[in-house]
Amino acid sequence: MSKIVRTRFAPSPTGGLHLGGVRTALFSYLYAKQHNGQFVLRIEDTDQTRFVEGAEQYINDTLTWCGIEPDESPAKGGQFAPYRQSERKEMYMQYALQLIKSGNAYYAFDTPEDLEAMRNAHRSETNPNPQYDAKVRMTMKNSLTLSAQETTALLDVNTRYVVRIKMPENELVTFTDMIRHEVSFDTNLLDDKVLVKADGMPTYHLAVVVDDYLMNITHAFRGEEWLPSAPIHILLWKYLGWENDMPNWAHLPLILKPDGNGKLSKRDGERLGFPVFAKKWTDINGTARGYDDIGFLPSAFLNTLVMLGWNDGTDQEIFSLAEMIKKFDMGRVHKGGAKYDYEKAKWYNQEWIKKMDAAQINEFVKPLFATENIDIKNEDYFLAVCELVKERCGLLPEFIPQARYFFEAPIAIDIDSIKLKWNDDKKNFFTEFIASTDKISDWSAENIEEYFKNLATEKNIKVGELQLPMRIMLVGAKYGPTVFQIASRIGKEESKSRIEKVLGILG
RNA sequence: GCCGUGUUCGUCUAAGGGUUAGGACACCACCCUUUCACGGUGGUGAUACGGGUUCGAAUCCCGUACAUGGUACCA
Repeated sequence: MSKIVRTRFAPSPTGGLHLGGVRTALFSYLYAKQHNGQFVLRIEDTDQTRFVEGAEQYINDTLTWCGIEPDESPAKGGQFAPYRQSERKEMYMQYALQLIKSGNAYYAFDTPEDLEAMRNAHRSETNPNPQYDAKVRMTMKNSLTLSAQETTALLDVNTRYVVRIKMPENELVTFTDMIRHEVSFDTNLLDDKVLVKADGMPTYHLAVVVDDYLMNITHAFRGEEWLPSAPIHILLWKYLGWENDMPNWAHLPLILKPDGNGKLSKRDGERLGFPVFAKKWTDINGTARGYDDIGFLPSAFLNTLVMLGWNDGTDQEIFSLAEMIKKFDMGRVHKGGAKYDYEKAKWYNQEWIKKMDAAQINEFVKPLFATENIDIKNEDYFLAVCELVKERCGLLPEFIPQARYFFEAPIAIDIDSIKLKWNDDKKNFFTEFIASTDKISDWSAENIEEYFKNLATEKNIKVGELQLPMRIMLVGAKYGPTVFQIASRIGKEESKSRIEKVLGILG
């Protein structure tokens, strides 16, 4: 009896997919999967003037990177194909006609100049944005003011027209939102929105209703910016006679700029120093960085997004995609917008890096090493190194400095850090240390440490005094895991060689 | 302007009439470590304001302020 849950993500291919868009996709995906339903990707390309080459591919790539693949999409196909609205153009007109026939829509022949004139005539201090509504529609050039013959005549000679919804007067449109509960609007305040544009394309308003119906969508989630136009959609569902099939709505809270106010936008990323796009986006205006290329794990990116406006009621903050599917609850999604916090996002990334084992991180880190031309000797060694340094990495590229010295001797040596306290005793210590390493049969961290400490005691030097020089010799700088672990990893000969080299520099 | 939606530490949030208003990020201090992280302990820090309702309000109601979205032949 209950229908199969079908959600859709319906972006416009106008550029990179922004944080908010991905979150909408994520919530739609989670809801569908939680109910063993289907998640559909539909491309809303009804505005041909805003079409951007490559944007659709980018959307696919983003969902793939995030691991939230649609069950049906333009690329994948499906039983409700096509999934690109431009390819569904012919399907919309019949519904527009149906609306005209039932008296809920009409032809309008007004030119842009006519509209401008109307707005100028009505514009005032208290009405800065005059609408095409019940108050003025009878003064305009449309099938309501023209006779049937006149209308037909205009249509016959291919006069440019649009189809507008005839907004009823004195009605209260009420609907239930999964997040906001009951919401209502007074139709007297709504205008006669265009349903079909002069180029024959439907506007979002018509297309979203027709497609959600035709594609059996049961739950429609979108950003809060759509809330004010929801009554138009509700009315359309009713006028088209599909009221019983109307999806459940949820208008998601907005993701806001971390500083000032307002919706997060592309510009903000550049200004505030963090990406707003999931993946790197390049167009004629240049390249905008994405979470993928600054070194985020998809799991961390998703985790960041899901916590923006939702929580499971406990203190848990780290959720895998599988856990999100299990625990997500639209009823617990916040009503208010959330300011985006990049610092917190980085924290999620670090948590995920720590959580994942080396074998899992491997696939993300390895390409980075390839780009740096760092020769990964062998897989096991590489994995062991990743495991050793991962807790020091908040962003994937940090693996490069944190792990590089395990593969090649450091070029830059921070001599200044040890120079001041350098003396003959230390020099003798290290000289003897490298000369006697044969006494350490098994070159393990424990054995090296034991021998190193014994030798220090023998020489009457504090072990601590020697660890920093040792670190500088092996790493070149003041960071990394325990020196003995590093020495053990890079091997006896390499350790000796690095110590020797710095001894030479110190003289 | 009008309409919609919102408002708990700087930020993300918990608390659905009774809690010393909890957690996390960030920040500060200390501990661990003679590196850098991780980890641990502690600290600073919030119910926008004003009225109600109630024995009792962050929580319910009204008003104000502020924020945010919409007000296109864009989505």
